[in-house]
Amino acid sequence: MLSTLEWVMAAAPDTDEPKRPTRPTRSTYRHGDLRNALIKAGVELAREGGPEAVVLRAATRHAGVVPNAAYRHFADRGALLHAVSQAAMARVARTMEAEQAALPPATDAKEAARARFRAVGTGYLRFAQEEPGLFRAAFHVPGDMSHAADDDAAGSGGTPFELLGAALDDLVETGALPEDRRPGAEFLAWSAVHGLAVLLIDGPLRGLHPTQAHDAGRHVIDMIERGI
Amino acid sequence: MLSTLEWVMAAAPDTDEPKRPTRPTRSTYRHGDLRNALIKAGVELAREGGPEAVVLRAATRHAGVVPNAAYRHFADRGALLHAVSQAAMARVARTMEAEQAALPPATDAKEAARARFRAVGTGYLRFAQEEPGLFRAAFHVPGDMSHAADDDAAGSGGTPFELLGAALDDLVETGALPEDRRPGAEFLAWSAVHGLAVLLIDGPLRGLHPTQAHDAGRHVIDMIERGI
DNA sequence: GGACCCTTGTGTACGATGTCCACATTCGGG
DNA sequence: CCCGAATGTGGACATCGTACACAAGGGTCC
Repeated sequence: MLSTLEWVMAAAPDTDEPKRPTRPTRSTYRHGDLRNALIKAGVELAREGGPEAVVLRAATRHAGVVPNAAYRHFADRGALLHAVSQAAMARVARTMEAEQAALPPATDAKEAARARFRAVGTGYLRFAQEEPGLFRAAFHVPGDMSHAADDDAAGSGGTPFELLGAALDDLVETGALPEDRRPGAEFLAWSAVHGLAVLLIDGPLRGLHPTQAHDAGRHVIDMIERGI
Repeated sequence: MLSTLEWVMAAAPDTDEPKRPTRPTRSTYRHGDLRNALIKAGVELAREGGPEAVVLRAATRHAGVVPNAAYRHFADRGALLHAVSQAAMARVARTMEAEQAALPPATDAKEAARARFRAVGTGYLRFAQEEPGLFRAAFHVPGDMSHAADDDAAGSGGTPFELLGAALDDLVETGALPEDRRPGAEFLAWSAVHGLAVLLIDGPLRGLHPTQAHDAGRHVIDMIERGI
């Protein structure tokens, strides 16, 4: 009906109408990189509002596209949310790596391994507090499990799980952790740290002062080192 | 328009129409106990499908009532979900108490306190596995926090938190736990157990065989006892 | 015992959302 | 250059939460 040019003009009227939800500004009929744009929008939605806030129509609105366009790239809302999850998970991993990278150089190898191990937990907890919405989205699991457990989200270096495993291996190699305690240790550590994260985000420890939260993290990691 | 009797008859037509969503059977205009009926329906919905499955209209349908009737008893869907949460939390507490009650009589007081402490965690984990939907609903927190942290859900004896605290106090009294380790210990224990529960319900440990899950629970509780 | 009013349930309606279907536009290869 | 596959649009539908006005019933005070 409308030529491309006319269509673009119609989509950007100069009359100051009261309704201008988002910028439907796009010069080409094809978007070019809609899939990533939708994920990006989804991540932004998840950042402020958690997984339930990643609404298909809102994401397409942000991308300046009609709702159905999303279905060319995602089977359904769940698939989009899953992609957002993976992106969030990657950010968790990156935060953990950053925490390790910021560590002061250590003299003792055993002490260094220990510090790297603690940084894994600290980074995890820091991300949970700084980006609670993304954190919840990262570990969100759909009710029908249609997108569950089929793939992992890799950061620059690896998944959070792999980072934790590597840190534990380091502990064993430097003798900071007896070998017979190694099997299954990631689940012990993960349980404790993740549990605290949930407590801090929306459990009874919600709204704790950041300093106190950091202390709580220290205590939990102390417990892990002692009890692992 | 219709007398009460006529209305009741109209609500239960003998023509076998294809659409009969649920039984709108009710003999009185007033329901009598709608609030509790809605909570009950909500709990049932949450049991199979978690918090997001507790849908206002579905609950009213179960209760044989028009959707808006719910608003005479709950401010909004969030309020209903909150009530369901409290009910679910109470069930958690009852499961924990049942686990403690099923404990074999112990000879040593210190050993008894330890067993009671472990039962707290075991009951918690058992509930999470047997009723994952309700468990998720119990710890669900609304995005806008409008119903957050204002009241506690009491079971027959107390909230899960109180039960945990009591168990820890017992440990101190019997000398199984040094007094200086007591402050904040509930958060350490809660973190670890809750984290494992989440792992088991919808984390990477999802779908673990119940036996293995029980073992994992044992290991986490071991870690807590060692590291607390 | 009857008039009043507060509580509780009904009817109707609106906007938002996820998703289905048919159609339009564009791009990349033969 | 033309045609099919990929991508975006338009329109429609069921479902959901919720607001507003109205009806029915129960309790209370005269």
